[in-house]
Amino acid sequence: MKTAMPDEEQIDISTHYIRDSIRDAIVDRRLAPGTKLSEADVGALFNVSRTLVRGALQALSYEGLVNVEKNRGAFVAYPSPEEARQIFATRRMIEPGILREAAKHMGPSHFHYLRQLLLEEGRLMNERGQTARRAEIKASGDFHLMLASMTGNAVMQRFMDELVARSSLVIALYGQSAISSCGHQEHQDIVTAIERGDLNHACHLMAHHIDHIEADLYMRENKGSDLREAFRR
Amino acid sequence: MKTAMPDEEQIDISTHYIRDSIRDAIVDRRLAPGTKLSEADVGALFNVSRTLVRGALQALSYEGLVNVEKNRGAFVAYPSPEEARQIFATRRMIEPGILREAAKHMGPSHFHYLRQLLLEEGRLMNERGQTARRAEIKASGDFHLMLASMTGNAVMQRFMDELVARSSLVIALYGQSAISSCGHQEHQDIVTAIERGDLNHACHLMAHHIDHIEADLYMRENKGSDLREAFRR
DNA sequence: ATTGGCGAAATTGTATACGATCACCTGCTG
DNA sequence: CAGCAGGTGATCGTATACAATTTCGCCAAT
Repeated sequence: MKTAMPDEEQIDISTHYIRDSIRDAIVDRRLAPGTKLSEADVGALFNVSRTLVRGALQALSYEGLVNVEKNRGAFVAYPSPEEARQIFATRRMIEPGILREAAKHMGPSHFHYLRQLLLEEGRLMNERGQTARRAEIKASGDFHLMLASMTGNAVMQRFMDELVARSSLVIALYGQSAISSCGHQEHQDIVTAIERGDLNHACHLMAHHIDHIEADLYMRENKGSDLREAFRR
Repeated sequence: MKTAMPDEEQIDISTHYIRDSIRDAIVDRRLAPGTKLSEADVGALFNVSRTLVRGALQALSYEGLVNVEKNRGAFVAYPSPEEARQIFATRRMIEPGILREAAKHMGPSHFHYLRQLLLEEGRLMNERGQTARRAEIKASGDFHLMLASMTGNAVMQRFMDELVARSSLVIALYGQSAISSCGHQEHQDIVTAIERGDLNHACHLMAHHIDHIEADLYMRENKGSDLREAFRR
């Protein structure tokens, strides 16, 4: 008779699992931008061959979270200021559209859920410690992802997943940590505006909200270090 | 002495080359939706090992042009009507934003280039033959891609690349070929509106243009056939 | 005639092997 | 002592080998 329940922790070790683990580590800032992700090292960490690791790293490179340089290896992405600007510019271009589309599908239960999310976000904001700080940043991104998911559009949701993840990298690099959480009130205002049915105002608030996130970054150039970066391509 | 110029056609056979070749074949409709892409077959075609083919197929699956099913293989994507709707809904959400952003960066030379593109498009429209038809469809997509590129935003451009490629798949599946080219005049109107500086009107036209493309599709359900599809997941 | 089961063949999943390229260190030379 | 040549080790790129899974054909049973 086969045991349906494995006796030991039998995680589905696969390309997907490795990819998700590394992605989580990156957006949680446990892996700093620029960190080298050696295929052998990662493989040893997960007890798999380089084959699977390569698959995971290639996937992450599609998402823009990892750069693979030919014959040199994979590194946690180190977005340039220009790249960062493009990421936020893209968000400004699409998030108003998301907001309008999401509003079409929102009922009372959705508003309740959003309020719940904001409550949690506020709670984290008032806590101390790095763990709380990480959780708060994640919650802040989750607000935008939640709106995207409410469009019921999987294609768009994947775009937003990527944008939010990369934004988190940018904030990790250029964020002035103290100020980064000032967006909480803006999230609430946006929800209120949607609830009132004033979509134009909501879009306006959203655009400014993204502006504020970007404005709170200090985009210094490549911290002078990576000489190779400067002359790449 | 080493010959800098290889005597025979020495193409850079690599994952990228294979990926691009297959993508071209898909968007050019030389590969029908649902076609199985066996790793061994593709490898034999390009004279490379399955390793590289797998990389290419994984990349294409990330772009949504190929579905890889575990232990079964990779297939040219066969977008469901629902998926098709999401793709066009996404385009409606972002293309107005692209248009506004592109307009900020456009000078006389850009308008000249766009007009050139439209001229070519019109020329193809009046030709006969499947080759011309393919070229026309490609040119029609290029118009949207050109606008995206004029934003100077590589992140957004990649999103549009994906959306246009997937749209081409959808049109291949559900398009009523005779009518598909009616969008040409609309492209011209959009350019004219931008040139006049009437962005609101241009956005309006763009939204309706995408509506028209979608309306010209006949989205029948999975052509009744693929039982497996119905219960996948 | 249709269904179910078994085994062979084909196909994918993963690991390993080997060649190619790059980074680094050493030692020579000016 | 600086700078460059060449070797050496580490890391990546690709092919191949083997394991796991699915598919398909065949035949018996209902």
